[in-house]
Amino acid sequence: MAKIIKAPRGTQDILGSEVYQWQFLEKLLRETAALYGFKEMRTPTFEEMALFKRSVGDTTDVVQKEMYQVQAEKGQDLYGLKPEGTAGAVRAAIENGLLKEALPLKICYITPCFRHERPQAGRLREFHQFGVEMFGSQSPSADVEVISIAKHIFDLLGLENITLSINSIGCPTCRAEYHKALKAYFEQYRDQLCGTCLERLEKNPMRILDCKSPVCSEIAKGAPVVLDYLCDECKEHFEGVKTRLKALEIDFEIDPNIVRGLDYYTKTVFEFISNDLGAQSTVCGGGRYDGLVSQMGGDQTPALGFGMGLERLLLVLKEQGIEIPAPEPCELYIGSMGEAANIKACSLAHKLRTEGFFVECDTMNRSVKAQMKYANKISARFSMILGDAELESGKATLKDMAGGEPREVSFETEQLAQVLYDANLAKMTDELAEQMGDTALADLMGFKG
RNA sequence: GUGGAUAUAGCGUAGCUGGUUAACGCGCCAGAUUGUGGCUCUGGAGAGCGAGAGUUCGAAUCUCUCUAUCCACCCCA
Repeated sequence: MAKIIKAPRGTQDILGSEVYQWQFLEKLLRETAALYGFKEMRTPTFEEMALFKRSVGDTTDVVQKEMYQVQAEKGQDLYGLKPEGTAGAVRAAIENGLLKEALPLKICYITPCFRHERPQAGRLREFHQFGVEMFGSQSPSADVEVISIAKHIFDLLGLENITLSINSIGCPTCRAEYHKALKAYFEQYRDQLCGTCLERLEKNPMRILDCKSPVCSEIAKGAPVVLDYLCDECKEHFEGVKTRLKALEIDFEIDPNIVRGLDYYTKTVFEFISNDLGAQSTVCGGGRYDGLVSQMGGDQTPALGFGMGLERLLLVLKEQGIEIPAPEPCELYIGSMGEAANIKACSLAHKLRTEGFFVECDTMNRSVKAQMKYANKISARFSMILGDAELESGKATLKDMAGGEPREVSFETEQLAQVLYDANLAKMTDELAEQMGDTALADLMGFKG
């Protein structure tokens, strides 16, 4: 036996037993975004490294130590597998002239992302992000529109205990002031800070606020707060965001310690956090990046967006016991005995499938008993066995696997199709009744009649 | 990159202080009167115990190395 090759570390096979959850989620995501006018965009899985260096940031951990780099041919520029979705989206928007059209431009995407990190609960090397990006508006109403999409999605899924934290990290001018103040503050504790924080002190003092080490976080408590250093414009913008969030009745808390690790963020930054997730508790994170488009070579265009981790979302759903409806099982299993009957069964199945029914027939050459067992295992709604007798009479016994009365049917396609159709109708009515309650359904029927 | 835990059939587990053909549940296959599932019963296939080395008369059980997985740091969705 040849050695079995395993999936790369930190990657996952999404199998039949769970793909339907992904499909359900992806559909809900796209449809919800569409309600807000966000159109899906698909961009390449890999881009030039330079793109990520310029957008995400040359000094960020993500670019510096977590990227998968690929070299197609010797001497060519390096490519990188996308570690997040914004960079590619911004590039595509500029390259295709989308920002010259009527603004705002609203786009969304579902994409795999790659980061070479140590895998952990809620953290994979290949993971999937749903993201939205909105270009052209500097109004706080854009911030709130984007935030409300995420909130809307959580509500639709029935998730609880997802808290929204927001902060403003200001524009480049007020942030410069803040950096100065922060640096001055932390300088006093130079000898107590951890090694990484000492580096941060030079490169990006804001990151010290995020440090989990007990000493640093204790020191950070007394540090100056960004919000006190915002310029008038940024302050006003932040106020605008807050009042609008309140108007939409979206609960939030202000967390001055939210510092996104991607360089492009400005002004509003936010996170949706779930405590059902373990250490990686952010389900959705995003913010404004007013400088990014011009930095990437486009016209100065304010913009913002968020990324949402799909596997984390699925984890929270699971943790909260929220079940995604499983797909409908097979409607009819057509068993057969003997060559002639098998051929008939196959052609019958084929015809019914072209009519849109989910039908299965025997392809394993098994005994009738085994075929019935199989029909039961796949939760087929009806089953029917074809043999010489049936071929001769043109009739077969249609068995209701759930225990209803078996009945004799001609296996002409139309008749079978009619039976399956009726069964579906009956089932839908039942489900509707269950959903609405008997009285409501009675009312509806009464109203119709 | 750092730390801790774990690693036994397809899946989930048992295997006490080392001792004959590694056990159980689920799943899979086949039977319980001939062409019909679900419940029950019976039988069967399937791992040589993550990989490699060592200690020992003898190791899934002890030691070492490696690898992988999980969790945490870090980072972030």
